Amino acid sequence: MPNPPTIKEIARKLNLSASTVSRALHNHPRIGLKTRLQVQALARELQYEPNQTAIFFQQKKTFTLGIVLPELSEAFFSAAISGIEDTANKSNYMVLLGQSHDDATREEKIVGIMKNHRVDGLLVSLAKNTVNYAHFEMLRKYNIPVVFFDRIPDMQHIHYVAANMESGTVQAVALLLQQGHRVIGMINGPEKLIASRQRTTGYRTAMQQQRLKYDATLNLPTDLTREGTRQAMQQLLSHKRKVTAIVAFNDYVSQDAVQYALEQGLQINKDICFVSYANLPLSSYMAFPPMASVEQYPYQQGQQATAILLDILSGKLPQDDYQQLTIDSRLVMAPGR
Amino acid sequence: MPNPPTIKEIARKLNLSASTVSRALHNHPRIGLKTRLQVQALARELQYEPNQTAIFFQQKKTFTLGIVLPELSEAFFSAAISGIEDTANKSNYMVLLGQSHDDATREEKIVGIMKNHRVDGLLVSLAKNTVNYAHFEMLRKYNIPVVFFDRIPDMQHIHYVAANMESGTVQAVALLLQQGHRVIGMINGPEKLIASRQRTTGYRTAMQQQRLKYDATLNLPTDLTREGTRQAMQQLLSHKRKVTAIVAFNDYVSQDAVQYALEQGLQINKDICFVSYANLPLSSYMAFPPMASVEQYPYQQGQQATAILLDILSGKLPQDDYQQLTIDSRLVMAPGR
DNA sequence: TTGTACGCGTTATCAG
DNA sequence: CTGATAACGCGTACAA
Repeated sequence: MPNPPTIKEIARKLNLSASTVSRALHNHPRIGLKTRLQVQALARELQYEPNQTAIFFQQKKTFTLGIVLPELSEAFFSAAISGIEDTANKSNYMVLLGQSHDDATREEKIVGIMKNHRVDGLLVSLAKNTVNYAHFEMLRKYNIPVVFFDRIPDMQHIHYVAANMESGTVQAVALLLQQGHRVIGMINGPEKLIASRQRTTGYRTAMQQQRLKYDATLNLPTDLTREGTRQAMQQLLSHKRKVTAIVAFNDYVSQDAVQYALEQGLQINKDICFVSYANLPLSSYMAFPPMASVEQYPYQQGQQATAILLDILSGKLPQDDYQQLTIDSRLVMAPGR
Repeated sequence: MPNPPTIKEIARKLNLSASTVSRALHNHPRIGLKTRLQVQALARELQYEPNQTAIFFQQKKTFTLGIVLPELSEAFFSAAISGIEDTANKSNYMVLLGQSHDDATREEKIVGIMKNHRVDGLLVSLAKNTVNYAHFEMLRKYNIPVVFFDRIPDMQHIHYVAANMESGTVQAVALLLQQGHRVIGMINGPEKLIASRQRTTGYRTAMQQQRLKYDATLNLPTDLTREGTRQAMQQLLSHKRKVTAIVAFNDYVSQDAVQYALEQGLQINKDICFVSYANLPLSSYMAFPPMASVEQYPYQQGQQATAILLDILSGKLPQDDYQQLTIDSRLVMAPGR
């Protein structure tokens, strides 16, 4: 009998019924003190552990959350998952992982498998090229709640947590203005992304706050490829007004932009300054870290998204009371070198 | 009936027995063609999906692997987990995640929970301060196989995959010698770590291959803290022989060492060269990337460890045929800037 | 070719 | 206070 002991086994050895044992182990009030102690003693002796798979099955609940995200090797997501895990663990939930590697097909498959594994809920950050949301709609039928975070779909009735890029952008541009920059370029993302539009809004707002005119030709949408960045840089550097500072869409874009500037013989932080949005750990090992960076609080996003999901699962929050939570991004200065 | 359809339901609607339906769905050979098609048609129509939790329970198998590792925000581990996931997914296994955050207590708890969740097997990379292995020994009783990777325990009868630091170290030192360096410092780790001893052996070997004398005073063990690194640097820079190159234990150590050198007014790659072992993505955004880096193949380690575990689970490999696999590390040149 | 019966481990309901 | 029984969904040995 290398098989783990069961409740039945204990019952048999004690000439009790399985139900009594079960109750005794749960400290059910109306169980005789001595039977209870007896049972618990034997349980300890046999090193009894309840068979979770049986419980999951019986309770139709697995205490497992499915996490679907693009890439753990992106620092943003590995931070986010820690927030998720920590929050989930506190409520005795475990975490089932699936990386989409930014592939919509793979994402779809993962969601399907997780549904079959009967995860209690899902936390999702979309793959870049996900355009079809059928696999998420489908989950409603199975009563599996989903909370999206960071990369959220363009849908109405969903729960989500995401960073609001506007606040950080306002602060970023304001900082540059305060430092005397007047012609500020922005390498932005695709216009269909909310995050791009928020950056634009932030940019305008900061300018207006200083009663300065917003110049749309300085705010360039790109496809976020390296080539796109280089073209944008070329355009900005040959702008009729002399651009002295640049807000880059993210750290990867920033790196490419910096490199282009260097190739053009510009001196970073002298001829031209960069501000970016944090993806990479903004630490001492970056060659030319942006002078400041807009923090998006991945750990907190993970935490909050999980908290919402857990509230739904515990019934504290009705499924259809859609939580749409926005975390204000914030400008953080680079530590001096 | 928002409840998902079951095999019984299909049976009832078709006036069949549940077992027939079950068999039909599995394409059991001796089921009438037309019943089979009938069943499969209705199953599709009802969007039947087998209840995995029931299957898990019944088969005593969850098709889930538990992953216990210190920190996903370390690039090494996020790469490793991709190897794990990809390999696991190919065999229809899912991945249950637990980060120990380098805390032995937490590691222990995670292992316990995963055992209760009846994971089929475990992939583990130890927390730094794990000294007690009882929670792993315990798993034998439950017949849950464990494969360790990278940070492996000092135990006899275990499966593991780990990088061998010797090969890469030989190559690193050989490179430096070839470039004319004669006095090479090594900032090593605690002597009780296998990985430190392998570095020492590699260093000696490379020297001997060139018929050069190995000078132990150039190979300094440290505790891998920043302060430890700085002390080692101080010692090396004031060595009676002039140190012109340094092999650092890892990228974090390397960063600290470089910083110290800069503070001393040295020029990197001119007065002094660095070679390191890859933790950080060796890309263009490092300020002073080592000129070369010893690659430890995290993705492959994850792959191989998972492959071994799956072989054990499928019975291809006997539990007690202990696989102890070593992946040779290899020197990789830094891309030109 | 199909049906019956059973078991997996646990909890809940109902009875005593 | 405790026991018997059913139920969760599925697969499978045994019957027919």
